[in-house]
Amino acid sequence: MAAERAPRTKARSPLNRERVLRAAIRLADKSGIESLSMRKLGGEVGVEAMSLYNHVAGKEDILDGMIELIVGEINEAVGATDGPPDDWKAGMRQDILAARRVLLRHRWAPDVLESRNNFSPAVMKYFDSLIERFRAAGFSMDLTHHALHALGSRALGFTQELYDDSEQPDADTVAMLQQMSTRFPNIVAMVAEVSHDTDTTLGWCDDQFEFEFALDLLLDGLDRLRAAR
Amino acid sequence: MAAERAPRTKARSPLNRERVLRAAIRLADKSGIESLSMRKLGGEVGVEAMSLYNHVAGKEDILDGMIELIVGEINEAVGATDGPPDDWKAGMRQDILAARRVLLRHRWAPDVLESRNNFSPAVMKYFDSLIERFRAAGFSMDLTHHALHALGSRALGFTQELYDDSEQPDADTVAMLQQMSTRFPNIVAMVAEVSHDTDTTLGWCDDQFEFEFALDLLLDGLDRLRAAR
DNA sequence: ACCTGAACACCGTTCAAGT
DNA sequence: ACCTGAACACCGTTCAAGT
Repeated sequence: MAAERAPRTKARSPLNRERVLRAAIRLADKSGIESLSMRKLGGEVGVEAMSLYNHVAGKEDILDGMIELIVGEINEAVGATDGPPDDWKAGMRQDILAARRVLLRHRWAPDVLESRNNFSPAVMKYFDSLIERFRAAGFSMDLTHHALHALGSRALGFTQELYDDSEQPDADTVAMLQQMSTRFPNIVAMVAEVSHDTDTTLGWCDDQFEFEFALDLLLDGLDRLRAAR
Repeated sequence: MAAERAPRTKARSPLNRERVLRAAIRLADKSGIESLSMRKLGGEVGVEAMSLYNHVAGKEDILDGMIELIVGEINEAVGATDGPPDDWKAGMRQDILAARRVLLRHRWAPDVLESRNNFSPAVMKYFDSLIERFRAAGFSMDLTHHALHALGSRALGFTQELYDDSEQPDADTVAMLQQMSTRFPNIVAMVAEVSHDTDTTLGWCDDQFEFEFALDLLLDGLDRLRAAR
């Protein structure tokens, strides 16, 4: 009643867990997960590093919280796309690719997901829905369980690649590779034949195509096992 | 000629790159990769941390060198098992499972492998042989390339699991999981039906079985694509 | 040629002290 | 209730100094 003057437009909302986590995600999106430190994160929200401990338990808690928010995003994206359930493969494919699109906006998330055991509600909900899908399609519990292991991180929309196009090999590596041409003729032949553009050393793999290729390979195989009872 | 007295049995061989890397592997095998620091590694070989820089370029170089030695082990194990090449699936399966047995003795190796681009000679040789196998079995270059992506880290004998049985969930996590039973009925049902032993929470997955299940799923699928030309 | 001690620029986290 | 400064116990790495 008294002092109506804009309590909504406070110059800066007070610090809380959510704001800390949002800032952590912003920082990781921008500079990579390796440059996410308590001191830098404190700077991002305008506070000393030690003050963060008033809102989160520690760095592990921050990483867990970041994942929780990202997978929350995934769950929303997945929930939005429930088409006709007549084709289980098409439906699951659609969901997994939707999850992938979210993760492509947060390149650090796969690394963090793989570095910890994921028992957060959001991740549990995602897998619970996935199991439900398999069951509805006629998969036995055993086969559903094997299917989840076979899909692995692909169930969440990502694969941890052994070779990363994004970071270019340094000069030493390039020189070594050229020297090795005679020792590894099959690799050289494959790169030569498969690479499309003029860039000869790396960046010649279409990650999205390869992801879908392997995903379809697995879904087709699983469907065959399902049909075989 | 002079002083025949045992120059072979020197009390301690002088430090060199190989001894540093062997010590690093020993330390990682024993205590995990996260406790491999320059100072501890120096202690392991009886020298201050700073002296290590006389033999290796830095920590990244040490990690690369460790991988090089481990994959060298894999190449030996794989080379030993060349049976009849009439069945490409059986041969490749045998090789990949041999690689897996080496990695199971060095549990830190998968993490390190995934954390860097692997252009070391040993890794190149491994993949060169794998490509050769695919080609000999009649795979096109394109399909070989897709096959390598589809196998991913499984080609080297490991998968990065999203859930790790080895580290037990803490009390908080267990409590939370029990609370969640009603929210995630499908997960609860799957765990209940699939778990064999009395241990209800975790450790109920047979990693080796799941690895072989997914490997066979992929190899069967690839064989079908090969036969379809 | 190899090793050392001190130092630098970072970490995550604890704690007593402020308001 | 929230924030701070100093401190602790660690990192990887550089550098001048020793032998």
